[in-house]
Amino acid sequence: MADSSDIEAAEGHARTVTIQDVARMAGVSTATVSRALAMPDRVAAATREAVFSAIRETGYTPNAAARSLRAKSTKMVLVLLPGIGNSFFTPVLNALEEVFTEAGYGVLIGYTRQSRRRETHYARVIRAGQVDGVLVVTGNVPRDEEFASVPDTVPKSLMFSEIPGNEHVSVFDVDNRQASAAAVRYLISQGHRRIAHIPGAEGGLEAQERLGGYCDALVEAGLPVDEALIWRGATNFDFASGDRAAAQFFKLSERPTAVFAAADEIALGFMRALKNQGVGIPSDVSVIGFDDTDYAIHYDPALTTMRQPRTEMGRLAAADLLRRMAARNEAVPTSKVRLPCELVVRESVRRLD
Amino acid sequence: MADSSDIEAAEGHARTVTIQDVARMAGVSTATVSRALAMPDRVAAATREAVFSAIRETGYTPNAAARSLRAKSTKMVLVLLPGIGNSFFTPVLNALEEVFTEAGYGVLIGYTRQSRRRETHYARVIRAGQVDGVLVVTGNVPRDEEFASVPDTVPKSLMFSEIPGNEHVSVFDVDNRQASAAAVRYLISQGHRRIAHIPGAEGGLEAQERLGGYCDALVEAGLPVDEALIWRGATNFDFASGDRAAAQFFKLSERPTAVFAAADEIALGFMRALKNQGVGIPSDVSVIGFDDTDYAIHYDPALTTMRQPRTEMGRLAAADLLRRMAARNEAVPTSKVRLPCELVVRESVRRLD
DNA sequence: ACGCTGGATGTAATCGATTACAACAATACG
DNA sequence: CGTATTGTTGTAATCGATTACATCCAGCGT
Repeated sequence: MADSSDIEAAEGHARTVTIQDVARMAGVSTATVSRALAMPDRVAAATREAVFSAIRETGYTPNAAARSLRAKSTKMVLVLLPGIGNSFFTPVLNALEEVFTEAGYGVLIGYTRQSRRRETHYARVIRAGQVDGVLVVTGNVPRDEEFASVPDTVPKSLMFSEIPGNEHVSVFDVDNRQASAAAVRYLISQGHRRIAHIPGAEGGLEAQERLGGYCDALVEAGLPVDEALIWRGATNFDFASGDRAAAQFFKLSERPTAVFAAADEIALGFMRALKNQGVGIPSDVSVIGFDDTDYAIHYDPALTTMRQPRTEMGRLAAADLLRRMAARNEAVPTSKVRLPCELVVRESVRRLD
Repeated sequence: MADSSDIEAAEGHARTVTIQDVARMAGVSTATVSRALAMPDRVAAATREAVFSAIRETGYTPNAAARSLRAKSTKMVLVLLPGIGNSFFTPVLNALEEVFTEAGYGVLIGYTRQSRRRETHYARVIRAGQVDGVLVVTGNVPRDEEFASVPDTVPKSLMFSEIPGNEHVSVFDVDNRQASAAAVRYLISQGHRRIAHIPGAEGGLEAQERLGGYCDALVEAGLPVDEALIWRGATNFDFASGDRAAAQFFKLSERPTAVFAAADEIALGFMRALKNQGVGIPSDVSVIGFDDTDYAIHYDPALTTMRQPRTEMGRLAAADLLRRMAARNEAVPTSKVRLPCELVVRESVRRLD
């Protein structure tokens, strides 16, 4: 041990140790070293020991690039995120990293930031064979064109969104429309009749679906859909959008008794703005959110919200991608999984009598 | 265009296109194709056009593994994070991704989760030459042993923490002790004399330093350091730790008028627990946090806190690592940068008269 | 004793790019 | 007109692993 490091030091500039070095030291061919590592039961016990001992002595680690080149597999996945500062994705990334690392895959992250250049960049990363699979975790699906330029041989999955009619990608999402309707139905069940909605960013599919669910529930209960109660203008699922919505709230002569926000952060921003003006929550206005991010439970009042099973979705999506990456050429069918949301009742909704 | 895709389709299973294919189609050698890409001005204009046209036609993208193998550089960096659900690191990761991607580097993330196995795993990733540089973004520095097994030829940086006496890594942090003292001094300046502290997780260096700063400020003002006012037991920089601290608060007969929490999330958890019991903030108890995470400003009351310049630190650390990765062999000196924190006064601290 | 079988190992091709060096043509210059 | 120079391109070695195929040898059956 001590000697070997001395030798290394004495030799001057430390070259990284290759399989050749190990083979030489163990007195075998490189093929044997490779086999000792990959299929230990196919080399004689004595040889195996010699090889392992040489590996230990040199601190050899197989070069990833060489391995990838030959094996045509990098053991890496690309996770694409929108990249806004939003904490919604933290548990998702956590779950993904957990499952992928456990399976020996590395996680390359990419924030698209709704920028065309960045999408092109990551499309190139995929085409360069730098990853074995791709997981798109975003509402803003990369434009078809770019997505199409990457070969279908690379397994792709989508989370929290849907690309209509693409059979080559797995999809893991929730029924946003249904879940939103359920949230609004809950408000109605608590006696609310005048219910407002703060949609998410205009372009997003989720935002549209949640708005749709809001309308569904109203119509179903025989309540009017009033455009004055739909406070558009959100640029994102963020605090600022909730803040802007509050401005619209205060302009109203006839105020709603309850508000359904398309995301927790919007709800929090909205609540904060109302409280600042002395409006009590839920005493004066009830608020319900969507997502159940980590802050929902710690706010004051704790936010009643529709939970998306983010961690579970992450785990499932990762497992599915692993399965499809493992099956090299054979066509493994993609999955379309829609998980249930769950209403989490806390303190921000008051029952009207 | 249309024809080429038809041909591909007709040829059956689409093999990924290599430099050989491009060379053949353009009627040149692979060397010329490579040159046309890497140094366009060293090939004749006509040839260059032929090559580019062939590249466009085939949709060729150079294989990353082959390039890495030959060039001994992967254009990737490993970012190690503790991996607790904490949102503190979101803007840091954002800044890192931004700078690295802009420079053509990919970001591989690794959550150490304080697990020995994972640290070993990522040490192997580095030794396998899978990344050109490493950025450790965590208070819990990987154990020396593992860190030492990776060659010093791979540039390494540390953020938010320090490894005493390691000249081979760059360090980007803040003076936790000084900043904490400043925070407590502010409380004193507002008339507080009985000030409690909620430290972070026992093991962490930051937690120790912040506790040290707290003591410094007290001593300096001639105030006693009372162990009953140091509410240990935090397991992390999280809500739950603040919640547990609240239990200790309520057990006290003589309560403090102000509390310095070692992190915003701890402060938020603490405030929430107090408010639940009808204790007003800041009317009954003042609270000051540390970090200035995104939620500090949106909480009610908005949290007065000591801001760490997370985004700036991320940018600087990334830029430094890029610089050192660019200088292949030459020994570029490492940086030791200590950025200033800034007191952000909001609503959670009351002036005592 | 001979050939056969199968286990263990070595030889060398291969993955796809980069690049040192060689080869060659065209031009410039004496 | 011959030679030096410059510019352009091709040939082939190289990066470090994996793996198909060849080889060798021991043990076995007849």
